[in-house]
Amino acid sequence: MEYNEKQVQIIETAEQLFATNGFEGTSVRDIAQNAGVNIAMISYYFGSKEKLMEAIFVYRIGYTRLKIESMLKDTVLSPTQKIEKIVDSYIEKMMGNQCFYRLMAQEQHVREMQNISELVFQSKFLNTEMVRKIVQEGQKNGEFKKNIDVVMLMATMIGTANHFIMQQNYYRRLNNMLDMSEEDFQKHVKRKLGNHLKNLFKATLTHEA
Amino acid sequence: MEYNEKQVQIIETAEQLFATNGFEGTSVRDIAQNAGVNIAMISYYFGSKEKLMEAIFVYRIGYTRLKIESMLKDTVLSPTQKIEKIVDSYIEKMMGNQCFYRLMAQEQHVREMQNISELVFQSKFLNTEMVRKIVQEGQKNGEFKKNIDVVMLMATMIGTANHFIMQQNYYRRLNNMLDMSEEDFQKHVKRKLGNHLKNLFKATLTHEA
Amino acid sequence: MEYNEKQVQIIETAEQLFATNGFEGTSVRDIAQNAGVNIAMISYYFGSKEKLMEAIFVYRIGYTRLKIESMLKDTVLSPTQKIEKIVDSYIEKMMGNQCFYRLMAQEQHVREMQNISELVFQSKFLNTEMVRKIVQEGQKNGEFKKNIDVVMLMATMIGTANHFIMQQNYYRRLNNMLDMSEEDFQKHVKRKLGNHLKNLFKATLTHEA
Amino acid sequence: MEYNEKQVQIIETAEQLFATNGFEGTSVRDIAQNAGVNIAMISYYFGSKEKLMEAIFVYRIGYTRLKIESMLKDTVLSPTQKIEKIVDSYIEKMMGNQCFYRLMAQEQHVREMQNISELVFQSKFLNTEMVRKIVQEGQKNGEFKKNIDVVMLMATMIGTANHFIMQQNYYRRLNNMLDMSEEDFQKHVKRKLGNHLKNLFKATLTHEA
DNA sequence: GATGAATGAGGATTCATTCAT
DNA sequence: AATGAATGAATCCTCATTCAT
Repeated sequence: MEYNEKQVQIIETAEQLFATNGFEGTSVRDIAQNAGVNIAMISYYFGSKEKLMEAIFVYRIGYTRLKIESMLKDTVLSPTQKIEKIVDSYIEKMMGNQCFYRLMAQEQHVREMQNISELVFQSKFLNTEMVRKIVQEGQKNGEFKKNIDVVMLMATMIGTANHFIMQQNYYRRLNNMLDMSEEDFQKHVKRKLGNHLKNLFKATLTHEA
Repeated sequence: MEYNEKQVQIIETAEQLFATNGFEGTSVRDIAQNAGVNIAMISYYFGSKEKLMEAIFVYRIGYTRLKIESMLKDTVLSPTQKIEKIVDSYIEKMMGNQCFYRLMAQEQHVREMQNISELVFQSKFLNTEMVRKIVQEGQKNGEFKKNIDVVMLMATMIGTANHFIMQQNYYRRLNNMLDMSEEDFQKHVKRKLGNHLKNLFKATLTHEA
Repeated sequence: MEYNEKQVQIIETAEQLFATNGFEGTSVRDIAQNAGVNIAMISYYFGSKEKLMEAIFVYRIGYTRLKIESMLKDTVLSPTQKIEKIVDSYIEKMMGNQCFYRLMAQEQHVREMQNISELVFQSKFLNTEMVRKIVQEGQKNGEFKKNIDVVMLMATMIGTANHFIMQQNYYRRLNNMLDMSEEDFQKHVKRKLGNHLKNLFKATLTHEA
Repeated sequence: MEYNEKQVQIIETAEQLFATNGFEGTSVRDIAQNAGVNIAMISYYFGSKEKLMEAIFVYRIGYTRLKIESMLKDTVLSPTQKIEKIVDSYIEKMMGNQCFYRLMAQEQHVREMQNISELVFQSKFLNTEMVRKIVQEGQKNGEFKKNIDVVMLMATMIGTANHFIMQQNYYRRLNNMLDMSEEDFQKHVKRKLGNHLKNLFKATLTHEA
């Protein structure tokens, strides 16, 4: 679970290439070359290409949970504010790890990697439960309406954000933003996505259908 | 654009295998074997594995547009009803072509296939414009509020639905539905997804934030 | 069980190389190169290096049994003559297939290949039983003494012959035959081995210990 | 020629693995792991995998000669008894070093190792000469007949014993001894082999053909 | 004296494609 | 029109060995 400098180098290179070209579309040669290491080193450090994939997930999922959890304890925020924070947090995390989220979206490998599959399931489950508590809190104090399907809500947050990221090039082209700097575009997307999801959630959480 | 029986057989087999194992994770041998045709026939009919992928997209995208367009002309429906119909229509189509939608979600190949890329872009653009018109119609007659971001709305519909489909196994497990028959589960998903998206859209389209 | 020209070419090349350098000591590259075929053709025809090894055994063992069996039916020969014929026959066969017999002597692979293991076992069993019948015949008519251990007798015939073949270079050197032509040496060995085994068997079969 | 504790450990582990899986079928990793030493230690101590193989031969052949030689000087024994002692001695030695004898049977390596080749040649030569002297002694005192081919006699002893050892599993199966304990089976083999060879030799040494 | 890290070379196999038929 | 035979290129991985420490 602790990786040395070279291992991290390999992991991050692989993450990017897997995200771009797919797992099978990326050869260990590519990874080694891009990471500036010997080909044999990948097997040496990770055992196999598959194990390397697993290592990416361990590396990325390992330390993400705590951040959100700490927020729940912050009693100063209202449920609505908490939801907004979660949205921002998710978008922030996803934008900062686009490659990894692209990887997660290639669900075939998650499905095939038993170890990872469980890790992801647990992670999803915990996140959902966390949001469920916030929603219940909001329902108690009257901020939120009854009959809220948390699982679907999560699917909307994650699905919308993922989909948007996946088709960002389409979006750039559609809005004549092809020449915008990557940095500016990222900011734009964060604001756009954030506002949309917050509005969406506020509307659906507070208003009776 | 017109494929003979064997070509269709190959296309549909490839679609399923590509969806399940990825493009590079599927060999032409696999496809040939599953389709019950000679290996050389794939190159013979489609030129190459890549061209076969393109053929899948041509085959699937080709005749989907008309259906939705015909709906817009139906003036009996209110904007809200039209939106609901679009949601149902999208879900129905996606559920009936899960393999293909899984393929679309592996955006790397769409990105790499110039021909397809354009096809998909056009398709998305037209769909978005269609929804935009409905929204404007609803804004005119007061059913919908102002300040509606149609692009984000589309991202939410497509993203939520896709994401839900992608993680249906996770959903089954989470809700103790692992033993439910595929048919029942599909019905359940359609209703669940449909209701969620309709409520979501209604809330966000009609209520001021 | 029927191999085409190229397959036979590969099989015989592999047989020789395996015999000379061992199974693991021989690369498919070597085989392909020596057989004058493409490297991929070996996997293409035989599936794998291991399967090729099996093919060698199937190829060689397949049609050897009949020859000896036909001899048993020949009632003109006395048991002693039959034994002598078997000795000659074995030596002849072994000398003509030294590579294969060298392969058989590398018992690790026979042990590891289930299919072959059984084939070899059956072959050995049948040969032993055949000799057993001849011995019993000889015991009945008084030519041979009682208390003959056929299994050990077989071990002596096979073991002596094999061992002699294996160390033929040692023998050449010991007897100043390094310059003798291969052909002459083969003849010499056949006579030498034949006489030795026949004398050995005659002595042990006819004289009480 | 003198090996420290760790070297002996490596040698004996390698001997066993080489015997079981062949030289090329055994990796230095396997040896290091089984011997419980660092991988680099093998190159460090022996220079290379090949040199390690040589070391095994040096280690085993080095101190075997003396034992038999001392026997020749014992004038109390008759030639027949001496031959019998040699048979027992050989079987005993071989049974106690089955791995090594298996190695010797893989003659390709002996052939390839110049140093070892010579060592083995000398060893064989000396043993043969020793037996020749005993035979001559027996011929002088009338115990043995004339016209005895000592080289072939040696081939029979070594070949029969080796072959029997090599196919002990076949023998176990043939005689329903698959469940017999290793210890019991070893005893059985020693007696069986010993009696057979002694009878064989007695018959062939004493009776005119 | 001993070893963990690292690597170039080579291992077997699979791949998509071609071509003669 | 359709295909069995064949192949060059590329796949992942393991190998024995080296070297700095």
